[in-house]
Amino acid sequence: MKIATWNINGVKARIDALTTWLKEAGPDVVCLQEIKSVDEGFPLDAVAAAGYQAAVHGQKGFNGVAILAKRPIEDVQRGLPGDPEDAQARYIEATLSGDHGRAVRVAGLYLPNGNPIGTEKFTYKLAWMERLSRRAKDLLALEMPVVLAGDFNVIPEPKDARNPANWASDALFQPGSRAALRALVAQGWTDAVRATMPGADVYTFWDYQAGAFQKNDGIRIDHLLLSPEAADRITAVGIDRHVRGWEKPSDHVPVWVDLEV
DNA sequence: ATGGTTGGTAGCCAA
Repeated sequence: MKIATWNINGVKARIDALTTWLKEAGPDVVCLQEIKSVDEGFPLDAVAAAGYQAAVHGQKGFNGVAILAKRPIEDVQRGLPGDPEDAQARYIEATLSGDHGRAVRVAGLYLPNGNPIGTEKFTYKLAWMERLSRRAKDLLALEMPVVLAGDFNVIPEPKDARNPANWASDALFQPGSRAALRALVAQGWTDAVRATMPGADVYTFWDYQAGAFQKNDGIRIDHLLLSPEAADRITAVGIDRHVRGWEKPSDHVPVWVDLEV
């Protein structure tokens, strides 16, 4: 089962790129972030024409997540538990079945950016990460293949940025953000990309500004965290970097893992 | 160099 995550930065602006990539890559499951659309505005017809069903958790103007899949999307949960006051659409969970009939629980998440630091936005980011850790612990206890897939908005280590010094005062690279991600991973999750691509210059995001992609001035912030039951079944991991060079690209590219399930 | 670019929306805000 090929499971991908992609922050598409607006589903309406990216519908051509999305359908082109779906046909090219043929993932079984896709977690989308920043759809920037209400549920009713999601292009279900275009996605269906490409062979995918969709479960959408949208919001007007900002945020918004969705799960696309070739097979039925079951037991959908919208929203991250732990704060009934939180109205931001950043989390969706569902169960998918693989070719061999094994169920995989997939969480698609869009972790808060948190900039600028020193404001309530950064406080919200850390609180959201605490809630994610609590949910992740419950998911591990299921002792089944689970994938946490999304834009985590955290640069784990200096080698995950071409120019780490440029991110020193950014919420994505704060010691508190990095420590919270380390604590989450230390519960027992496997960072699939880092585990299979241990070298430098492995990035998933390049800013639109200042020719960042041309200079390969990227960062690695889109992650796939696998439970032990999922990590044991990895057959391939990839980053579709070439998509960043397409016309009208998102600033993020698809990241995927293939599981034997 | 506090710039630069993009998307959603209709003012600027978020990234």
